[in-house]
Amino acid sequence: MVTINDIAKKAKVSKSTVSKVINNYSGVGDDTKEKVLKIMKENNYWPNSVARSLSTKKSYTIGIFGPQILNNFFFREVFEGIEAVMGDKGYDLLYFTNKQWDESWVDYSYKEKCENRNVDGVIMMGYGKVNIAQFDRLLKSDIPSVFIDLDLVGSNTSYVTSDNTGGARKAVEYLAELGHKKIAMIRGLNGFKVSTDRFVGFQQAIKALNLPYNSEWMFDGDYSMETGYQSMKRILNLDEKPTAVFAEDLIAIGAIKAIRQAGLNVPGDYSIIGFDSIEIGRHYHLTTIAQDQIGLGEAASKLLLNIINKKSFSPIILPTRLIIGETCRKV
Amino acid sequence: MVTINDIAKKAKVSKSTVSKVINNYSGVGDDTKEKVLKIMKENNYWPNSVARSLSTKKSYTIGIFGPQILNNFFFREVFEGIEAVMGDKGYDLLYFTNKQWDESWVDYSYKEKCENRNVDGVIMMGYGKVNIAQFDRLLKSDIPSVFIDLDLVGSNTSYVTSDNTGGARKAVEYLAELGHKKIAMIRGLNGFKVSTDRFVGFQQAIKALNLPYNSEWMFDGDYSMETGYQSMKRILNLDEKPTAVFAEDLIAIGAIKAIRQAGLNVPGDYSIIGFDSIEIGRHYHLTTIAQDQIGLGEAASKLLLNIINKKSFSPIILPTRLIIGETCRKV
DNA sequence: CTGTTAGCGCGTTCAA
DNA sequence: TTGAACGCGCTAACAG
Repeated sequence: MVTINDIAKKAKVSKSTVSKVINNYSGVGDDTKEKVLKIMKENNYWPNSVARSLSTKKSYTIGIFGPQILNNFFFREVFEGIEAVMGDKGYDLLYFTNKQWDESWVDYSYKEKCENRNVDGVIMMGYGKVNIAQFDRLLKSDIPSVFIDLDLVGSNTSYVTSDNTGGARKAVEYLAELGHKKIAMIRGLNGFKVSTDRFVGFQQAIKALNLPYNSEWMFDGDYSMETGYQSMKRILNLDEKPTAVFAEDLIAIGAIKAIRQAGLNVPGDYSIIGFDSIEIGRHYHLTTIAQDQIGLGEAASKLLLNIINKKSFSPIILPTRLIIGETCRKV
Repeated sequence: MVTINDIAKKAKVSKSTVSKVINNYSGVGDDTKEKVLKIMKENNYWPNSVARSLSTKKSYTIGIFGPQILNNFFFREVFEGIEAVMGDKGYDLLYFTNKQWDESWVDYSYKEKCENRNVDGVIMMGYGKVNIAQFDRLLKSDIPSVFIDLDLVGSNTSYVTSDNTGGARKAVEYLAELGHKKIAMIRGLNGFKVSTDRFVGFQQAIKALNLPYNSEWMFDGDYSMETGYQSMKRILNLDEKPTAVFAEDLIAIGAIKAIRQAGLNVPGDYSIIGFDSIEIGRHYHLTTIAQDQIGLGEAASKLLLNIINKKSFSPIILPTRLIIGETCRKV
């Protein structure tokens, strides 16, 4: 590896002069500057980020934490947005693997992991309310952090999320427009802000539109097709059945499977509306409330950059929009 | 941030003693060791990886390069396998964003990026033959590297891939068993090893089984539904039509769409067999040749660790297997 | 068994 | 305009 010393030697200047050239500081003669640049180029020299980070405390690295980032369709797209914005600004992404947390002698935590790697900031995704206590030290530290879909704020912390409440209202309103009155909802994990918000929006709309609310039509589970499948099977056995179901995309697809397996069809017998707009949903022509996943990643990145650069910042709520597919019908 | 000096001061020992404790070296008295450990724990101390990396040249970081890693269903699962193995061994993953490559003064390349970040090794995925020239300096360097689906080898380089040739043969053999004789193939990108290998396997099987080969039944494009859709539309217009189509999953799905749009059905009118077994394919009950994506990631990781640890290593070819869905029928 | 010293590659005073 | 000296946090000889 060619270092700043090699360059200094070859250019017959001191390394601090080379450093000034690297950082484009003033106070270097034009001719020496040119000479140094030439040598750097000839030797394919690039200053070592690690050493640089050690002395400047700035690494041009953004940490990413998340227990389910990669095996999740949703976050895959969020990641795409992060990569675009951060890459553009010259940052690389450090994905923290979920290795053993409790090392021998220390209560090792997010904060320490970030300090350990000198990341300039961190994006947290895939966490729910149950995890909040774990973030205590991180939030109290001066490490810039942005949460996705978890409303945590602090002097160096903010969050981005979609307008889940409004989106859920939109779903119910659309079903109501089509003439549906009896609407079921299958929720994802309870401890997650997105689920709660959507449930709130659902109830708001039910009340505002004077639709019947029946606790038998409310289900929860996790964010999986299985949850949708099992819940729908129970719906199919109810005495008083709903005519429409609102659920997150993956869950909605599970519900569709249960309906078809029972010899019924969508939207003939049941109207189904999703939430998320993950790619798989499009293969089912799912009517859904779309979030802007890539936009979430981009917004989180820009927000984090603002925190890092000491600019003003506040939480960002992205709008949702209705995508009409083929799984809802007029009744 | 609490440093080794803070600990040394509080424990009233020198920092080299602390260092020895950290690294669990021998030559430290039991009582001092215990005292130091206690202080470390009390202060939530964890040695800074960046500083450590600077002096040891070992960062416990694996670099990941790939132009299309995240916006690709296939590599998402490979990444999962990498995360599992590397996380288990205490490595974090540095995802290099694709920012501007040609900086002002240097022909900045993979090798320099790796040196720059002191990564212990690098996994390259999503590259084709067209990119090989770019890897020249990386291959000549002493940076351990493993390629996925690109057969590059060297003193510190190896690769993993699936048995694409054998898998393609398997696909043709299965179709032949079902009585198909006229088999079309729609290939993904030409410059990629996987496509070439599968084409070779396809031709081998055609020849071995004495099936007709018709250049009108051969198509190529990119790895997209659109390619499958357009190619299939052309197939539907041929005078002499095949009865079965072999194509990578996403392409196969596009072909299915074209068939259905023409008012025909699968497998009634055409049998379709895929390759990859991406999650979306399962929603179409696609018969396909499955690769083990997570296994690819795991194998790449283990291989890379072997190179890093100076153990013996050689390329790994993972087997494929036939998954029978509902898109092929006897004729 | 413990501490002193030097050095990893770079940025940053502060003199010259 | 330039360079010597020091420090970032840590490891690695080497003495004591």
